[in-house]
Amino acid sequence: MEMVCESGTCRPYRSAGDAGHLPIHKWTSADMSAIHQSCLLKQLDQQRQQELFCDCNVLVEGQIFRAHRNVLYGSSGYFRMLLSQGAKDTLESVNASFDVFSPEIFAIILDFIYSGQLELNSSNVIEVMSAASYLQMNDVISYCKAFIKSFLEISTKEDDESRYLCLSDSSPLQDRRENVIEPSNMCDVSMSSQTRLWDQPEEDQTQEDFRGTSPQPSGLQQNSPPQSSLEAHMDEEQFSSVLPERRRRGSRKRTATSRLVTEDTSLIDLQGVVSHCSQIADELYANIPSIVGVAGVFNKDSTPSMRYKCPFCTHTVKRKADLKRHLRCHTGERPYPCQACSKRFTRLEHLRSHFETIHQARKLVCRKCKRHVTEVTGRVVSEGTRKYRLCDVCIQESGYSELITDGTDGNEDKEGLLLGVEEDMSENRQIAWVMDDDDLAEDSGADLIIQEVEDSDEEASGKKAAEPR
DNA sequence: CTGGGGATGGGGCCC
DNA sequence: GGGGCCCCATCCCCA
Repeated sequence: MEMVCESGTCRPYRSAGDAGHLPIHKWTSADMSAIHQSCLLKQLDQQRQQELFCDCNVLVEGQIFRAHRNVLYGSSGYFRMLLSQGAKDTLESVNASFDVFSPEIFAIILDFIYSGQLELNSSNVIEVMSAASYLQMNDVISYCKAFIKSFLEISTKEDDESRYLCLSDSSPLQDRRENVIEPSNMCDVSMSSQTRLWDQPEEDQTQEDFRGTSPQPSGLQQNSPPQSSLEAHMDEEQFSSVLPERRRRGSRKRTATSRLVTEDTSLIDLQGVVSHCSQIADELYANIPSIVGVAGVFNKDSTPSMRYKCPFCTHTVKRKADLKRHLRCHTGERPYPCQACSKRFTRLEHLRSHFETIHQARKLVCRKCKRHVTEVTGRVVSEGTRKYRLCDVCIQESGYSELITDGTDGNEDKEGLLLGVEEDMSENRQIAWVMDDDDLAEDSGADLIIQEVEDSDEEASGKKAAEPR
């Protein structure tokens, strides 16, 4: 008995139990399941294109899309809710209309629903994700996140470390760059590739980003049977919570990683990638859609309040600039590195606060006894790049005198710190963390060199000086 | 183990 | 729109 897929896309085979014939291929249940589901999906897609048995009309900004309610029901939480309400009447067509995304975006999503392929690029990914968020399609959201993340430098040390280790230990960077999703690439979100992404141990998910999983050829993957979209997707909250948390945990390994970076001769190439990533980030920010109109939010004059909705979460803000700022907590972008310790921050003010607290000992409080000190009664003590104040009493009690950073006996330590000073010295500018106590006392005396980099490399080319207020 | 405090991150909003 | 301030929540270290 010969079994042939009706869609014509699958290889014919013979059943093992067919008398007189030997099986030409050892078929596993996974193969069978994959083939069956693929054929079914193709059949449904063909029916959609021929408008056969379509029982759902979706109106998007005047354009009508015909689809099958069962398919929509199984793919979107929004449609699940919508269709559940009218579930009793199964004979009549269901209509839905949307104004919050464009027909082009919905077409991409509908194509994904019927094919498992998501046509993402850097200019539509935010809108696709917003629409997916609206339609409650977590698998699409997760894929968009991964797509975005693959273009953005995530300044977690674990990520950095693993990436640089990867770069140095095996394949040349160039080879890896070929795996980076190009903006115009069509991305296959067939369930097999999703399975690969999500089935990896958590350690590997962030390290690999999305590079190893895309683009995949469409169609079947024999070793990873497709799942339904609902089975395959990773919970959105789960996904978004993993990365920032890991970023925080990883931040304590910064010093070791900085060494790795400077020793890695492929950094120059990497900066090319990073620069490209930054351009993409800018492009993403530029394409932030004004998907707004949060229900129940009104101005004082009862007019609806227009707010910008984050495509990653449910948060809304009044201003686009605030959304851009908020997006950094999702993208992991940290454009403000501290010169003294390489720790990175999402905001300049956070960097400044960190710098003043950690490296300038601005607080006039004795770290040991917590008493208020003055420039006279307290001295700045330095431990590595970290500075804090101790009152004279605590200094004498604790024997910290050798760590004092003033001109009398802190020279040795200061020389050590000076090793970290970069070429700015030639321009008569000093990085603040080598300034002595007297300079610290004169608030604005120290030039804080704030390095705004395009992305996570520790040796950014462009430098920007800013005066601390 | 727990509570306190410092460091950090994020939101709202003003300039 | 960017910068900055204020406030609050959370994390983490340490006693």
